[in-house]
Amino acid sequence: MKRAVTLKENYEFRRLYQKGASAVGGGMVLYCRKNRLGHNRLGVTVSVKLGHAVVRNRARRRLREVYRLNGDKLRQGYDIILVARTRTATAPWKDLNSTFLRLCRKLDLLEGEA
RNA sequence: CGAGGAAAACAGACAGUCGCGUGGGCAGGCCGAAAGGCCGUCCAUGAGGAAAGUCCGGGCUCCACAGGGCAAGGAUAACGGGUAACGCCCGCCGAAGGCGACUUCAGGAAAAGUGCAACAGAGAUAUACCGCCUGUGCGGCUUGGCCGCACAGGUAAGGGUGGAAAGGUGCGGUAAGAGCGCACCCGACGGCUGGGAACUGUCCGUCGCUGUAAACUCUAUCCGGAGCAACACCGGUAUGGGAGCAGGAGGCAACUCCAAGGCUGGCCCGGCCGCUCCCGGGGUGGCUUGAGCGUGCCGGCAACGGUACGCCUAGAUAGAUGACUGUCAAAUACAGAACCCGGCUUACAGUUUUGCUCGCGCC
Repeated sequence: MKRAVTLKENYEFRRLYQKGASAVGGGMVLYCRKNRLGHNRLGVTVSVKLGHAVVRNRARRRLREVYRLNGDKLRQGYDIILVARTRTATAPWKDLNSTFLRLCRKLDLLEGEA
């Protein structure tokens, strides 16, 4: 993955919330849906309910990082949305990483696994 | 050494591996006719003391306006200075607190007018309830006087109420009393002294006035409105978002279930396109060199000013600083620029420095 291709428009987010598959795990929620673009797109949602700007920034950066480090393991051609929860900013990094992989496996997003 | 109070600085550092924004470089790669774009790589740089709250003061932009005045509304309130300006800062005065260093302050006017002051209390700019005193009348008695009652008058010393009773204490004075007189004290005003001024005082004179303006009000000074989503340009381009476009079945109905414009397609996803209504966008500039920062010297008690030299220090646009490992005793606080400055307010773990006050000990 070179530069991260991101979802920006509000309608794209709403389409995923309504029609995409989802999985919930400690510290995050993952939505995904095929997009037929041949590559993946990432959207990150951090609600103001999580806290002030510093907390929100930290949650968003950690979710982007976990996607960046594991992006090459994923099947291509999906839109993915990560939604932050309160624990996203405070949970240990290893827990966050394993949670992301577990959610991807649940939604059959990992490359090379059936 | 202990306790206290003031001012200032910092806001994890270093190393390594991945990763991001911005700017610049490259006989580099790909695309393109070109302008250029994308990628790679290297270098530089990349959040705060409050970036926060959006409470004041400005710059900048547009709108209104000939100039000026009046009214309304709002803000401020000792004095002197600083500043682009301020409701900010410094100095100083006054008041309150502290042994002290020092801290705190909604600090103009109640001789313009209106209002309010509950309850208590006899009376709240004004009063005679009790008491005290004088006189007259009547009565009594232990009869040169005393006591009781009634009436007329004097009295704010005493009692009681209250936040406050109209200066306080003492002496004189008086029928009893009263600033009525005197001494000291307190307060207000005027003079004089000192000070640049607010103000001040072992001085002089006059006076003794209820509180409340965070009640209306009056006085003095200041204030046109909206904000970078401002505004300017690119061009009349590119073309976005939302809802509807289909009905059928069950049921009296509310409602429930299935299905839901056209094309591609076996189906899902995805893509493209048409009609009606509604809502509106895109790109670039503004955007960081500025009442700038650092150091030295000069002036000033200080805020600050002057001068010389040096420095360039984020400009994103769904929004860049993150992850992991190691070392340091620990670093886990409050918290993220969004046009830019000067302040105020609020939040805050921990560390360091400077000078100061009080107490104890030693020389």
